[in-house]
This record gives sequence, structure tokens and C-alpha cells, in this order.
Amino acid sequence: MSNPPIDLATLRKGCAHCSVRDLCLPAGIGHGDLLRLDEIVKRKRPVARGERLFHGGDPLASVFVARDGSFKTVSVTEDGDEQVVGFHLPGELVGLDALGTGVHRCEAVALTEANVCEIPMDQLEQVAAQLPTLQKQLLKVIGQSVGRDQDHMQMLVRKQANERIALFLHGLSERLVNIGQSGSALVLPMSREDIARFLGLALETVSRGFTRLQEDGVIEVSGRRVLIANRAELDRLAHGAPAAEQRRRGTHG
Amino acid sequence: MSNPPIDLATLRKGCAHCSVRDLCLPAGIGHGDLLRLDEIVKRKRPVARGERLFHGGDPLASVFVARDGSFKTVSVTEDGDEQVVGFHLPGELVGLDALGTGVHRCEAVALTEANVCEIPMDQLEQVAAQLPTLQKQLLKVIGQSVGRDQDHMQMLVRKQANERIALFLHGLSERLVNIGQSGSALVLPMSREDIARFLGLALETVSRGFTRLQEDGVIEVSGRRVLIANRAELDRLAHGAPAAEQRRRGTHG
DNA sequence: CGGAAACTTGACACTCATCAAGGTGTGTGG
DNA sequence: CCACACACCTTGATGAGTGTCAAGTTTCCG
Repeated sequence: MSNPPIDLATLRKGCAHCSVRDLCLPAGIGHGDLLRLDEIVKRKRPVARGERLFHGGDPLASVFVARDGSFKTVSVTEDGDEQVVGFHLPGELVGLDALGTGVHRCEAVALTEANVCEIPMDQLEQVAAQLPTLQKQLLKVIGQSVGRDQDHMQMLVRKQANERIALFLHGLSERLVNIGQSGSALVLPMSREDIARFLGLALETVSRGFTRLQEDGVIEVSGRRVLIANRAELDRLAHGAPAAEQRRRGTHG
Repeated sequence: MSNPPIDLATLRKGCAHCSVRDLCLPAGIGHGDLLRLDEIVKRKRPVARGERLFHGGDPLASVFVARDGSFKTVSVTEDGDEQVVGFHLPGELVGLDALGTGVHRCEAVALTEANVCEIPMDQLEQVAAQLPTLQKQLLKVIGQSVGRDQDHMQMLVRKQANERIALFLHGLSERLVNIGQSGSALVLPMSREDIARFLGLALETVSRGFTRLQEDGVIEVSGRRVLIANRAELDRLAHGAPAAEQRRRGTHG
């Protein structure tokens, strides 16, 4: 259990120097007030792949944000199979599922090694009550989380598997751009099975969908590496249009 | 456009006398503070079936709560077809979809004639900043809304249409009990088509699902009137078990 | 290098979307 | 009060899409 020096350096850095500060709770908060927030943020040592931030049934104690790395939240049914409720990139709050009842209904699992901030909920509420800009920003990031959930539903109501997959890649790419990463050369942090459980599909269907998109020249896939070769076409597919190939032949107009 | 006297009487009543006060924003707020909240709540004249509280693209001005009656929120794709994002019963906040961006991504349509409260967002934030219990309750009702969205996803990932339908009835019944209505003799405020667009199914599939549940003795259906005849069986179906009939014969153990 | 996990591909059955027609109920106007 | 129109719901037939089972292949990590 040795701490590599890089950790200590990272741990010392406050929100002011964080790469996702403009997306996260600190966004729009003045320098002085930021220190108030900084005080209650716990910067934890790296979390290993597969580790959990909380389990289903845990009482809501803190919300979490990854500075880097990503998470999935899964809800485990009594029969033991997992549903993936969401994927969380850096800057996106994790743990809001417990806001309603005070008890987590999901568990948050690290998809990669990750550095996270932990923010105790009671302290967050206290500070938010004193800093109107923080309160406003808190509502905003919660709202963004609601927006992602609705995007998720938009995928799930699509009846065609390929539409769901296209929409998934489309949205993920968009979110990666938001945090300053490439939107066309992705490395998926999650497995095909995770994607399947996120999209309500069989994992084989996801695999076939990726293959199909590659055959159609929309993406290039190599395991978890995905290159978006034809963004316009991906967008079209995501919005429910049939593949371009078919459009020319059949459904013209 | 005459105002029947019953309206005036209703309009005068504040949160303190509202039937859903324990579920809505006033929950847990002391009598004195409640008056502060009451001041910013606008109680509007009844909304007719089919009327909209806001449209997609509208800037977030207010959030709404029905005192009675129900709403759906739908997101309209560019191709013009609707997806039903949620159903909203009395006491459940409507309009939170705009929290993230400040712009509504859905539109809220009255399913029945309804009486609603309108709460201007800027004033709500101001008052919440001054009343910690209100801030806390606001987060809670938002969290409950997030929870309902996750319930919605739980339906959508189910691969069997009948599971989705069973889960839908199960959840709706539960919510009706919450607002003091019968959980076994429901009158659905929404059409089969609305349900279909909510569940990601064809409307015919929903209709057949209802028929099937009736044949199996789980419910009794007559148009929008639904009687839950065998709650245990409904719960079982909702949780992914095969129908009891089949269980005895085939999948024993 | 070996083993396990992750991913791909194939074959087949079954569910469900779709198209089409008929039935039920409700409200409006004669 | 009846008749008509319209929206809503049910039912049937059929084919396409996808889940499932079953091998294989690749990648990753120890």
C-alpha cells in the first residue's frame, strides 16, 4: 500500500485546478466561495476497476464525481441479473439515485481505475444553502443527470437494435467531446455485455450491431476501440432513418 | 368563460389544505414557512384535457404540480412521432426535464381535466435558499422523479412485452395508493397508444397484453377500467417470472 | 505461454411490429 | 331519443428482427 507521489500531487489540487471543474459542481462559482466547497470535498485514493462506491440498499451518505475514469450504475434484481442504469464519465455526479428515498437503489462500479471526489451529502446541502450559485449549479448538474436518463430512455424505446446502438455511440461521443476527449476515436470503458444490459439487448445483438455498422462504413471497430468514420451517417441512423444503402434503393423521398 | 364558484373556493385553499401536501413540496415544512411557499404558488384555473403546460423548446419558467388530474410528458422527434417520457399523477412535479439546460425538452399534456399549481422557478430557488427544509424537500421530490425515471427504464429493458405491461400496472397501482386512491380498481387516464409509446411497444401489443392478463385471471379489463384480481400473480409477472399456468407445467423449480 | 474473459459468428425458433379489418364506446347534432 | 361520426380498442395473419443456444476466435493478464 505505497502511495505513488503522483497521487499526493493530485490529491492536493483543489477544484480550481480540476480538469472537469466547468462541468462539475464548481462551475460558475467565484474563487472565494470555491474554497468553501473545496473544504468538504474528499479526494480519495484511486479506485480500482470493479470496486464499488456504494451498494444497493446503502443509505445515501455522499455523492461522487470521477475526475478521471468511468463508472456504471447497475441495479440488481432479486433474481440476480444486472441492469445497467447509467454510465458516468468524469464530471458527472454519481449517487443521485438515492435522493428520493435516502437509500441507494443502484450500485456504482468502477469500469476503469478512477480518481473520484466524494462529497458528503449533508455538508453539501449546508453549503448549498449558503451559496446560491452552488445551489443553482447543484440543481443544474442534477438536471443534466435527468437529461442523460431521458436520453437513455430515448434509446430504450427504439425498436430496432441498430438504432439503439447508433444512438448510444452518438451520445457517448458527444459526452466525450464535452470533457475534452476525441469524439471520433473512442475507447469504450465498458464491455459489450454492459452495453447490452444498458440498451436492453442481448450481448450478441450488440456485437452484431457493431459489426454491421462497420460493414456499412459508419465506424471501425477493434475490440473496445471505436472510430467514427461517417458521423453524418451515424447521426442519421441514430435518428431512425434506414441505412443509406437502403435509402437509395428503396425508401426514396 | 364563467368561473363556477367551486373554483374560487379551491383556488383560495393553500398548500396547508391540499390533499397532496405530504407528497409535494410542502411536506415537512413548518406552518410559518409554508406561508412563504404559498405566496409564490400560482393556482391556475382548471386545465382542459389535451392542453399543454409547456412545449418543447420553451425556456424553463416554472415547475408544475397537479392537485388532481394527470399529465403525460412527451418528447417529439423531428420525424414527428411522440415518445411518452413519463406520466404524472397529483403531487408529482412536472417540468424538471429543463433543469439541466434551462430549456424544456418535452411537452406536458393534460390527460384529463386537471387543477395545477405553477411555481416560478426563480422564486422557488430564492425561497429554497432561505428555507433549508424546503431545499431538502425540493431535492427529495426531484429524487423521487429520478426514481420514477429509473422505474421506467426497468420496464423498458425488459424484453418480454407482458413483463413491461405487468410492471407498468404494478407501478401505477403503487403510485395511486400513494395519493390515497384505490390500488386495485384503477381508471387509466391514458390511452393504449400512450402506454405503448411509454413502454416502447406497438399499441396492438399493449392491447393483446391486457387481454392476455385478463385471460390469465390477473386483471379484469373494460376499456380504461382495470381491476387487479390477483396482485400476487401480477407482482410475479412484473418481476420476470413466467405465468403461473406455465410454471406448474414446465419451468418447475 | 497458458488460461480465462471477452468478443464474434452461425443456426433456429419465437416474439412482436406491421398491416388490415372489425368492434365498442362516446359525444354531437338532428 | 336516435343516428351518425369519430376516436379508441380488439383481434387476426404474416414476416422480420432478435433472443437463445452453441461453437469458435481473439484479447488480455498473470
